[in-house]
Amino acid sequence: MEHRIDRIKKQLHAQSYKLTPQREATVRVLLEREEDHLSAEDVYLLVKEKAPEIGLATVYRTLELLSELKVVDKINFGDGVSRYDLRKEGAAHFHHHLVCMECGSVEEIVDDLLEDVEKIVENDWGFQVKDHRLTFHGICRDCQK
Amino acid sequence: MEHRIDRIKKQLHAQSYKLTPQREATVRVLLEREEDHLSAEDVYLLVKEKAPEIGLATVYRTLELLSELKVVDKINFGDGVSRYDLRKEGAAHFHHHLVCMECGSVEEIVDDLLEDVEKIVENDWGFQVKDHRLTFHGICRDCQK
DNA sequence: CTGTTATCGATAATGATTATAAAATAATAA
DNA sequence: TTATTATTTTATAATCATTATCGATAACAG
Ligand SMILES: [Mn+2]
Ligand SMILES: [Mn+2]
Ligand SMILES: [Zn+2]
Ligand SMILES: [Zn+2]
Repeated sequence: MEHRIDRIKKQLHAQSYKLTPQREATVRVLLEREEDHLSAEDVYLLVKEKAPEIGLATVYRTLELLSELKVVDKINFGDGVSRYDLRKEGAAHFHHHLVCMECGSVEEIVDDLLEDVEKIVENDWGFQVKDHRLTFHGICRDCQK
Repeated sequence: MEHRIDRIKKQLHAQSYKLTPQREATVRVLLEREEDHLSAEDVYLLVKEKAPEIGLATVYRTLELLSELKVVDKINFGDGVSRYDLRKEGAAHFHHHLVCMECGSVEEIVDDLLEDVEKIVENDWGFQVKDHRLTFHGICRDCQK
């Protein structure tokens, strides 16, 4: 945990941003809830428990900043809100999601799986792939009974 | 064109909805601009040229209805608005997108490409895939110079 | 025709996100 | 240290996409 916070601190400093107490509290929440997919409001409420004086706008600004630094990815599952997802430690590409249409659960796939597909896209479409977003919609193991 | 409108009309009737003049005008706009990825506002302005009396709420309601019927897919490229994308004639799965980070252009890939990946997801994760959303972010052919 | 239901258009309400302005904090210079 | 400047924060207002409401109108059934 402290290790990852240190790395994020360095990433901020590299762009001459500071790791303020508010920013650190926000990052800690994201690390503690790494498996989840929190909205800005979710993050705000959780950060408030550690740092009750924080404002919602600061959380939005911090999440935006972390997005720019590629510390988090901003994603959208089609409900009205953006969600913020920590990049896996050292991952080159964004991970994938399995969204259950029955119970709404979201599972993560860290394996790349798209290497072959990306080669096809680069060769046949001449498109230079930098990143991807892949979500499967279907029925999770539990909901299949 | 008329053929596809007929098919959509039948899909509506199958759920006992009617193809009102407003709905037809909206569908015509979507068919005429099939390559594009129009927002509700975009659709509204275009429909207004054919049927100036239409209201914005009706366009939203119609797009929502067409989403339910799987005639269009509602997608989100991360700018603040939802966009509506006609399903390809007879396509089982949603098509993919190549978004250029340089010029913002959006290219479509109709080929499935994910058959192998979906097999892996079904076998290794026990997740029954019903549909997918795949977007590549990168540099398009033109912007590579 | 007459009552019922579906749909529409105008507009108000909602809710997420962003912009603004004043205060607080941190960095820097004298 | 003290003054000055730049950055960040908080509270709050503004924005903007989308949804809800409601009275009017059209389609429909009996
Ligand atoms: Mn995730
Ligand atoms: Mn498309
Ligand atoms: Zn499930
Ligand atoms: Zn381009």
